[in-house]
Amino acid sequence: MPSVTVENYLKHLLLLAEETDGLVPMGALSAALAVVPGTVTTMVKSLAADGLVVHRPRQGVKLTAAGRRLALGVLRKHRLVETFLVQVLKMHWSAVNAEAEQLEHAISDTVLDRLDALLGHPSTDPHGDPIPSRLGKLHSQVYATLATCPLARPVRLVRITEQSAEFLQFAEQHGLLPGASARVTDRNLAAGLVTVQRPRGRPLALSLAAAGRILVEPAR
Amino acid sequence: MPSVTVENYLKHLLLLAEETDGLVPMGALSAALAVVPGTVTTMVKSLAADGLVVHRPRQGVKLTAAGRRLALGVLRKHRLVETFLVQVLKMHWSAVNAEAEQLEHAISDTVLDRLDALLGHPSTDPHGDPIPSRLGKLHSQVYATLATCPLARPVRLVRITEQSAEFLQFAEQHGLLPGASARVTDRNLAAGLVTVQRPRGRPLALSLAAAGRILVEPAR
DNA sequence: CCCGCCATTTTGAGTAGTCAAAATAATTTC
DNA sequence: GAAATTATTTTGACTACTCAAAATGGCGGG
Ligand SMILES: [Mn+2]
Ligand SMILES: [Mn+2]
Ligand SMILES: [Mn+2]
Ligand SMILES: [Mn+2]
Repeated sequence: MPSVTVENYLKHLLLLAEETDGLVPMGALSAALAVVPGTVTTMVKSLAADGLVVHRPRQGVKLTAAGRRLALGVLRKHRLVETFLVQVLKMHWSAVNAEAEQLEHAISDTVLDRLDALLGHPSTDPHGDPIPSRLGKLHSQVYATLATCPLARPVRLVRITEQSAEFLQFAEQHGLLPGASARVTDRNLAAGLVTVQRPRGRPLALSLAAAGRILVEPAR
Repeated sequence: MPSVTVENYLKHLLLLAEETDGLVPMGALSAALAVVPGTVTTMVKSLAADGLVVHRPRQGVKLTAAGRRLALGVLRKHRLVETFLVQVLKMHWSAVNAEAEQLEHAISDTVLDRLDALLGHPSTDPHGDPIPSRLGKLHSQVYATLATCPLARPVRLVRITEQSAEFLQFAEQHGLLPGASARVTDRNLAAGLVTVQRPRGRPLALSLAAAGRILVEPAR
């Protein structure tokens, strides 16, 4: 059975692959795992020896089919646990990522199935992140973000791709939750600033970086 | 924060202390943890250096106050998780020990408190094992067992102190659950056999060892 | 074409936990 | 009161991970 360390390497690799498509640079993985680059090189070589990743020296890493399968399993656990923590235990959505980071390695497949059933087989977690199916299918659509969507048009928030508790608390404070509707009234590339209008709310200023973490679809 | 290994050493030490009172022999710990005796000696010395246990060479180990505090925390997690798995996820009581063995190390105190509240602050787990309080109080009464209780008198089962899935399945099969009532009709020390009568059931033969794992109190 | 910068890899070393097998104590047994 | 048996400890070695710091390689600018 893969160790906690291996599971974390694979899961982060899967997450990074979503935004990096192609090879994930060693530095990115090193940053995501909060480990020095030399450690990543060593570990990646050993993962490659186990057939879980492909390593192109000086270029990057990517998951093999086997590695991806494992990673999807861990991600499924992570997101179902988050959903459970919010829906059943009524925890705040800004706290559950940290908890799930541990629990994802301790939950058996049997427990996971029960949890899944209890929650009614949800397709997304509290942040709008898609939950991989039991068979390892990941429904990850490409969405616009508050940084890229058309101006003035009403949009519905579908997903917040940013785990930090501070950001999530800030977002909730201003009603920026999955399902909420909004409208980008102004976007100033030079200043790196986006202005968002919420129904019955003051205009809200966001950095371009922050806006890029909020995925949206056209409303209605 | 203590590692998973340390938590397991301490928890098992606490459990063994209940039956061994005084010093727990190294061999007992070694058997409980499924680790070679030399490993236990090494680890115990390092636990002793951290002030979590007292080691009397060639005699045994026992928890210090600090070690006991930690162990009680782990045990509380274990038993609350078991209760959750049975009551909320409807798992079988014979399967939950193994699951809790992992989860006890991954659950934070915040999640534990929520779980505790959700379950209505239970005082015992599905096996009748007492759940340590948040402050580390363990309500562990001394009970008679089917191997020691008076003959012919009706008793109520309060606790099954045996984790093995096979035993628990067998017990349930014959209605030997916490809360059930029964009567010991015969006890043959020579043959090491106990005969138990359940209301509306055939007489059931148990080994003395098995009977000793079933704790009872006088009915009514 | 060469220089320097930056990412990556190597090297050397350390921690935590484990086992196998030999050495040592403590208890029984005779 | 030895000798034999059994429990415990020591020793030496190994795996999995990690870091610090030095070496290396690939570019991009000149
Ligand atoms: Mn994790
Ligand atoms: Mn999430
Ligand atoms: Mn455990
Ligand atoms: Mn129990």
